[in-house]
Amino acid sequence: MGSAVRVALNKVNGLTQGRKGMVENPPLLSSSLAVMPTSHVRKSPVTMRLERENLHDEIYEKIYAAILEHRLLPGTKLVEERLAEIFSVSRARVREVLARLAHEQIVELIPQRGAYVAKPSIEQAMDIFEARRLIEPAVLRRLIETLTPERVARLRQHQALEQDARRRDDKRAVVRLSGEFHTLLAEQAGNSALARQMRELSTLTCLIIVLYDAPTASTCLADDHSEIIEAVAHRDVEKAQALMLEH
Amino acid sequence: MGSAVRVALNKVNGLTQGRKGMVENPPLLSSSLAVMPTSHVRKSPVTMRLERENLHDEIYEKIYAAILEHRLLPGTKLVEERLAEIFSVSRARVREVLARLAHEQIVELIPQRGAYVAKPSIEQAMDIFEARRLIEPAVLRRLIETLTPERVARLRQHQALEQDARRRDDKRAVVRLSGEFHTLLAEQAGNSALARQMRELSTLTCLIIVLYDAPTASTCLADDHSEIIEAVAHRDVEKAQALMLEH
DNA sequence: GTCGTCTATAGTGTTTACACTAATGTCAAC
DNA sequence: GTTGACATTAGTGTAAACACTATAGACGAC
Repeated sequence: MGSAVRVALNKVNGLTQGRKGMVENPPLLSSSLAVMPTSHVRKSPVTMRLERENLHDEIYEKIYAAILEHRLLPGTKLVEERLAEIFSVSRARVREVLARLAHEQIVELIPQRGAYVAKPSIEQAMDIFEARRLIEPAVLRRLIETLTPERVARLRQHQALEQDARRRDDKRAVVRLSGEFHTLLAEQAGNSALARQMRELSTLTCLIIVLYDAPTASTCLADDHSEIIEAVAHRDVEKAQALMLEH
Repeated sequence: MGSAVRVALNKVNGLTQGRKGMVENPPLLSSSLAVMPTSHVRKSPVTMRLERENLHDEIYEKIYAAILEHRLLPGTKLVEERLAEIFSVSRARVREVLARLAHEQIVELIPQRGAYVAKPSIEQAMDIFEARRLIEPAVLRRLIETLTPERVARLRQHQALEQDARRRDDKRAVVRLSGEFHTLLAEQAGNSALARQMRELSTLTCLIIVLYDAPTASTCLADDHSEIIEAVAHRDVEKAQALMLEH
């Protein structure tokens, strides 16, 4: 189990192995963590601070992406010590990140038992979809009302990434990017409160997909997103909302 | 500033003074924190665990209520050491609670600077109200669809508390209860995802009220809530939604 | 052979101490 | 009298150590 976590996370760093006993330093991580023994390249305090700040986010993003891409499946136990070792940080840091993920309901934190990747119940799943049906049309309406060429470009850019991943048949990237598309829509709509909520909802949707939709392996179709973008670009609120609701 | 925090929080415990140097033990807290020197009343491990669990929540609830009741105003600095001292717990505990509040956007966590009660910008305020206008009617619809006598009773019970506070002219309780009413509506509607979001939104609304509405001191009118409850009880979706939107 | 109990180990929860940053107040120079 | 630099102090961030809990494996009884 622990090694499963390690393997899943290491893949992010481009590493292939993950034996427990080995003292490995994932290159991406160690480079940003190195203490610089007698640093010739002196860094300004501001740079240091930013690095430190980014460190939390980096750990968070890695685990977040791993869950979104279904490399860490619902129910997987996330052992603090393991993660601390993998990222070469103290457990306290890991705990903070796990608390954040728990608050976003991506992981479940069971007292005295540890952190597990969340397994939303069917009831929760229904609630989440209902909330999405409510919020997403409103997001689209607002997005079209406040549309700018830059925003359309941003959406198309993301769509390009997604289609590229699809061409490469990189299913994991497709799942993640597909989920992020919905988050991006909300962000571009310019309402921070709704964007926050959509982010959480679309993340949870990724978990739900792997839990209850695994056999059909039905991620959103590429065309769906493209069509929605086009409808938005043509300021066709009705069509965009209709497309989204089918989705 | 620090003593302001102390005073604000102590009022919760029914204490009136709050000088810095004094070593005070808020009775409510100390009783639940006491280590039981040579306890005759031996407690089961389960009881112990529940107490420990509740401790986090207790600190959280105290600070949360203090902010909702406007005893801690937006911008107030929340010093970890002070809070740790007040609640007789370690800073680590306080940090966890602050992190949780920060994630709910009730406090702002500035790196190397500390935690401050959040000051939502006008843009954020607009976003929050827009999100509420979107979600609350849906909540009402769902609530009416799944209405049970118990739920109506639960709403009326809360309304009684609110009107009681109003009679006592306890403005702080009114503000809090008034906000909680909207959270309760969402909870009773039975969609956990929407309830979560409404909780966050109505909490932030409390902050916004004190920031931008302070002069008019306009909390929701008691009648508004009563009328909404009645409309809900009569399963009148249109009327309930209309009342809520005015609100 | 199976079930229950005991023990060892892995893992979590918490505290304490230390390092580092930011803010405040003081003093001197202009 | 005002402004700027310096020292002091308050406060945050981090790590390491310790105490407690749960889990899994071994052993013995039935």
